[in-house]
Amino acid sequence: MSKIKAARNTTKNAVICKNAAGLFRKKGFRAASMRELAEQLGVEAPSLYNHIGSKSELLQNICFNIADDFTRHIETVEVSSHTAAKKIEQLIRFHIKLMLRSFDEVYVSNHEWKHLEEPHLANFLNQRKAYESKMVQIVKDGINNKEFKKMHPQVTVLTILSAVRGLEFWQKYKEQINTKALENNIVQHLLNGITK
Amino acid sequence: MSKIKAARNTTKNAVICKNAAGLFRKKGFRAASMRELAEQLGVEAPSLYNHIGSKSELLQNICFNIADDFTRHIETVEVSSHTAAKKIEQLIRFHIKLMLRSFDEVYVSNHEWKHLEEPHLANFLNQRKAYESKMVQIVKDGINNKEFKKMHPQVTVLTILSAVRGLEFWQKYKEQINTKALENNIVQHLLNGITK
DNA sequence: GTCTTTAACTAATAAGCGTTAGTTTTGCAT
DNA sequence: ATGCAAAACTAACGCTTATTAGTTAAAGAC
Repeated sequence: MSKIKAARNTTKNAVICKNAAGLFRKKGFRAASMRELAEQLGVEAPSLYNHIGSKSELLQNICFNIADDFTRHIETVEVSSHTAAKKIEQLIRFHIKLMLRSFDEVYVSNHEWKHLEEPHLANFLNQRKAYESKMVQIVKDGINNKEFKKMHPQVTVLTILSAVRGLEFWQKYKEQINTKALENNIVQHLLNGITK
Repeated sequence: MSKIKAARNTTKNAVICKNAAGLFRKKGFRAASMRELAEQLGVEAPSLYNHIGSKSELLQNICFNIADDFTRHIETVEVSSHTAAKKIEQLIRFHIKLMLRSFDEVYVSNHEWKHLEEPHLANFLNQRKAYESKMVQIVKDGINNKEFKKMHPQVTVLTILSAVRGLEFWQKYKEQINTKALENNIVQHLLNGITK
């Protein structure tokens, strides 16, 4: 019937991925059907297979695109010459920025990676683990510097990541609150707390 | 063949629920099958229906048991005469305690509520919203008291909830770190920050 | 030991899933 | 206009799903 529309410099695969991210976020990967995805695009389900390999592959693309973004970012941060606090701040801000820019994709990457198939599942978890290790190292440096209080670095890192990964709520504040103010509030909170 | 074993003072329905929580956590609600659940219990799938109403009902029981626990807790906290900081501290500690005590159930309640059917979905979200509103009120009081810094109360509450709801990681630290130390680290972090 | 209830079983249903095969339509290049 | 490639279509397959019906086995009461 109709055709999948792709803007210039955008493959149709990318258009399908983008829509899949939205559907996977709303319904969850397993509950989202290819027929429903096709309907969103004004097409019959089998037509999708002219442009993609499989449903699993869509999830892989979404998860690894996001994971790679985070990996690239922390690799530039860790070699920079900022203080530990500034580094952590940059990581937090990047999480919020990416979540605001690519909400569906980041959400799916954070919540639906469980449905990746091997060996991609193992790769994804390794990539996440590497990210967390780098972040733990930054926190350890901060403690040694006396920038940070004495604390359990692993728990601290997971607390921060847990906080910024659960961002789904904040989507609705996008227009209500200035984005920069949102970011500042969270950074301030996770670095300096809320008590006076 | 064999029978579902229920200890005294435990219904078989409760045994199935407990096992369902574990399975739903590991696989996700949609990916978890009744056949697999039955197998865990050493029984054929249709036998489960002598004790439960439906798969959806299992999810409802899990989600609302947990939601009710949180609702009851915040209702005792909000009328107590503690400082705002102490109240928030108690809420955070309760989240961690419940997560450590009923990991599967809390995890499922936090991650799989999306698959509740109406009208339960709406009820669940209303209950969560009520919880968040009460917590926002506590933070607002704390700001007015000058206990807390000036900040956006809603964003602050969602940051805290996001942090404590993502607790899945910490399960593995159960034996590695003292539970009280884990709690203290997180409370300290979310109230007072990490910088010196 | 018989009766009754509880809870297991087997067999089957209807629906939905991802995906493939084979065919037709569309749209661009010549 | 003609031909070719891209991408749509319809039909169908094989599988899994939650759940129901009907029946048999087990367990407790008297």
